[in-house]
Amino acid sequence: MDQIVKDFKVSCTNCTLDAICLPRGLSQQEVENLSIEVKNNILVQKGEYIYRQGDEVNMIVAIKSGSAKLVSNDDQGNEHILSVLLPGELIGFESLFQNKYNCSAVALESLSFCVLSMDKFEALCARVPGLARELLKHSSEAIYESQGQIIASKSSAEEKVAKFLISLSDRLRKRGYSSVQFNIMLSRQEIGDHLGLTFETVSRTLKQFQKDGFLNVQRKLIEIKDLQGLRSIYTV
Amino acid sequence: MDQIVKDFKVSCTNCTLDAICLPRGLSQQEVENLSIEVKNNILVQKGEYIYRQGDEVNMIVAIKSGSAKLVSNDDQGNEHILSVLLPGELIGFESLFQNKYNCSAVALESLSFCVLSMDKFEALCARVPGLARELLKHSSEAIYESQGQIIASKSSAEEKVAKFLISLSDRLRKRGYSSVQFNIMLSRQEIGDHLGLTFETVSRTLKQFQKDGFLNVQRKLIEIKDLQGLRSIYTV
DNA sequence: CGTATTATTGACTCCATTCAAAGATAGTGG
DNA sequence: CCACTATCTTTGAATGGAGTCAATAATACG
Repeated sequence: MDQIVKDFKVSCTNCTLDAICLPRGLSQQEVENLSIEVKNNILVQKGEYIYRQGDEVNMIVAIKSGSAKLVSNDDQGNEHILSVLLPGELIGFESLFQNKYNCSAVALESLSFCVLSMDKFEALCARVPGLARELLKHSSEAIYESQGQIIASKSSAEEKVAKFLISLSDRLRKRGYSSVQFNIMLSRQEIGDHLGLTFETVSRTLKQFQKDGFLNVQRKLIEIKDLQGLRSIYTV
Repeated sequence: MDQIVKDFKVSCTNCTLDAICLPRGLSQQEVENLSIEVKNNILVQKGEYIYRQGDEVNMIVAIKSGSAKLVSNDDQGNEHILSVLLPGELIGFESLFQNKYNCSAVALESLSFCVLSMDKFEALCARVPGLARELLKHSSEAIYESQGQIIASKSSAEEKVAKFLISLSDRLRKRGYSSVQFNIMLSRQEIGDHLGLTFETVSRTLKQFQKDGFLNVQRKLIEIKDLQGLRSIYTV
């Protein structure tokens, strides 16, 4: 039994996130070649860093399980949460144009991740012709997400919180989790740091949504009772 | 004489933007191979589109001269100006992960641009090994810029306007233009659409900066009189 | 020159922040 | 197991900064 577990190597070729993560869009042969270079299933605990702002850029990371936050700390002591990361999402290429990471990736709970080392990148591109194209697509998707956040930053507190919850709900559904009941792994303060609101405003807005019958909120546990209603907050 | 002008083909190999644009980081041989596939110096007038939101994604564009805006129009009729584009800047990869452009690129003045067609991309990557790497870096830089905007969106009107002016000033300097006197090719409304402010607030803030002795403002003409002072608005 | 667009300026309003205090929860050690 | 503490969350009241509405001024353009 132990032997069987031991022999079962976690790898990109048998990963259930293949439709979301880096293998997406690659041929089976390409995934196999990629898989050889990817280091899988590295474990960290809540609060631990995957990489730190200022570290040398040496890898692209894929979240395998659990969730993380991508944060930038400014010199005034504010924490800006640039994104909340779910399984299958890639990070690291926000920093590829320079040699130091410009933000930190921090586990929000027990988490495992996979690593593609950058020093093998150029060589690997030769063996996996689609790799560069797919990485560009992932990078492009990250730009698109950022642009969505810029646009969202111009809306009201209610719209921000509603969009945040629905975006989370959608992304959880895509990964096979419940889209109507989930734990937000962020504190009110962190939600505020993500949306550009104070934690008091986040608390009040969630309370209001509960009063309106859109949600049940019990601290970190969110139950979406009226997805349509919630969506209507930011739709015309 | 006409013959000489005619023979002088605009190309990446003799472009003065080689330290900023796509050739950056490529070997001379690579630039030559790239240059064959790049269509140079396409002209458009103020207000004309380089590409439109919804168009099929078929090219990556480099601004050659003049300036442009990257805009996303939402269903409520608001125009979100995602970025102001200067010579040497690349656009198009914000949309690479899908087949339709998710925003429009519009000339703010008479403008010329160069095009790398996407259908030649994969083949070109073989002949220009560094191309994928450099495109990823440019894409990464776009993510970084977006993240900067997300962080800036949480600051006050004064900080937003000051950051915007200094960022513009810095980027103009890098391209050999004056960093202390320049024309903003955007109306007050457009500056507001970019920064998430109303045009009245933009007007008032510029006025205030003039009172404080940081700027001289004559409609679109900006003269920065105290760069340090202006910078101190958002520095501790 | 006249008209349309863009920019300025003022007065008022409102939403989110700030300040403050109390309540709930998780974690620790006796 | 309970008490104790630190942390997180809720809630209230007051403040302030940017938005809104409105009127005027300046500029561009045909």
